[in-house]
This record gives sequence, structure tokens and C-alpha cells, in this order.
Amino acid sequence: MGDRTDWSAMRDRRMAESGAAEAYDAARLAFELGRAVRELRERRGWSQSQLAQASGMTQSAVARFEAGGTVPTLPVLERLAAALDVSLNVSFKPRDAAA
Amino acid sequence: MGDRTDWSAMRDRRMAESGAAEAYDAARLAFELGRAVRELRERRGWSQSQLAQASGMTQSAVARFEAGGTVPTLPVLERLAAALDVSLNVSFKPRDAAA
DNA sequence: CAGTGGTATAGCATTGTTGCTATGCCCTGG
DNA sequence: CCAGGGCATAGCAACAATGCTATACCACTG
Repeated sequence: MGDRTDWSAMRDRRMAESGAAEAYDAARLAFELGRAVRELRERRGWSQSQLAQASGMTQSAVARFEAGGTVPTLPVLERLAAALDVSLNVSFKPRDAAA
Repeated sequence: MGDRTDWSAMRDRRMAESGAAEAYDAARLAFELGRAVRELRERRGWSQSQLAQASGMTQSAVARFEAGGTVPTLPVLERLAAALDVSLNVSFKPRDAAA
């Protein structure tokens, strides 16, 4: 994967400023959520523009999100989930037990 | 529930401006996450100040979060989860199937 | 080769969350 | 009665995500 963008630098800066681990996890979570949305979108055969319209965003915002360019906010995740007809799950899980 | 705060008005404004449903869901999610954190914190017998220190926040930020005063960001949720020794789970779930 | 659709980036204004400090209320213990 | 701990709010500065417009690149097609 080439470093065609400037975002990696932005993330690195964030990591250096705070405690690294937490910011790093957030960036990784952003990346994985982006990939998940991209998969769901492509599975439906939608273009970024279509998803954007369905979720009240613009194509550029969708592209930025799918690339993991920023850590998404919960309102945005909810709108994407609604548009893709899936449910968003945000919860805390004990580390030592299931569920 | 008493309306001792000003936050309900803020949420109402957000709901009125956008599409209502999405913003409403985000506010409810914020509220439930706040309650979850409060439970985990009290279960550990921690004060807001202790949790704040453990998660790199201030007591006021913890109070605001537990009250559902703002929709938390993922970095904050990660830090709280780490401090409370639980794992944060953010994912999309199909509406028609399990897992 | 021009035209079109899909995607990636850039730049900027707006908006909202967080960080921080200070303060007020309630309750309990001395 | 007064002091202190715990929690709720306020106000403001700083920062980061979103909204939006415009543009560039690529693949495909007429």
C-alpha cells in the first residue's frame, strides 16, 4: 500500500502527542470500520455517491471514511448503518467472559 | 428525570436541525454508554476522579460523559475501556442474521 | 479521442467534543 | 458548625471531524 496520502502523517502526529496506544487503537478501529463499510457497500453494488446520498453525506466524506482518514463519530456511524440496513453495535465487553 | 441541565436543549436543537432519528439515536447511545461506564466504575468502587485519572481525563469530563451530555468519540471510549479493563466493541451487525 | 462514472484528495468553513479551571450542591464526619 | 469528598455545571480555548466544492486520476465506452 503506497503512502499516497497525508493521513498517515496526521495519525502519527496524534500518536506522538497523546499516549500512542490509545490513539493507535482508535486509528486502527477507524481503518477497520472503513473497510467494513466498504465491504457492505460493495456487496450492495452501491457507489460511494449512492451511499453518500442514502446516509446524508457527500461522496468525499464517504471516501475519507472508507480510507480510514479520520476517526468517525458515532452519529456518522449510525447514519451509515441505517443507510446500509445494518445495526450499529457499540458496547463494552468484559475481558474475561463471553458476551 | 429532572431537567436540571441544559443538555436536553442542546440535543433537541440537534434533532431539529438534522433528521431527528439519527441524532436521537446518537443521543440515546451516548446515554446508554454513559450508564454502562457509570456501572462499571461504581462496581469497581471508583470515584469519577479516579476513573478520570486512570483514563487521562478530568473529573468534569467523566461527569459530562456519564450524564450523556455529549456524544463521546471513539478515542475517549477506548481510553475509558482500557481504564476499566474491558474491551470496546464497535461493529456492524446484519439485521436479519445473528453474529 | 472525447465523454462519463467511480474514486481519491485538497482546502476551507462550520460544528461539536474534549481539556481545563472554577464553582455550587449534597452528604457525612469531626 | 465547619471541613472535605464526590458529583454536576459553566465557560472558554484548542482541537478534530464533518460538510461542501472543486479537481485529478483511472477505466471504460461510444
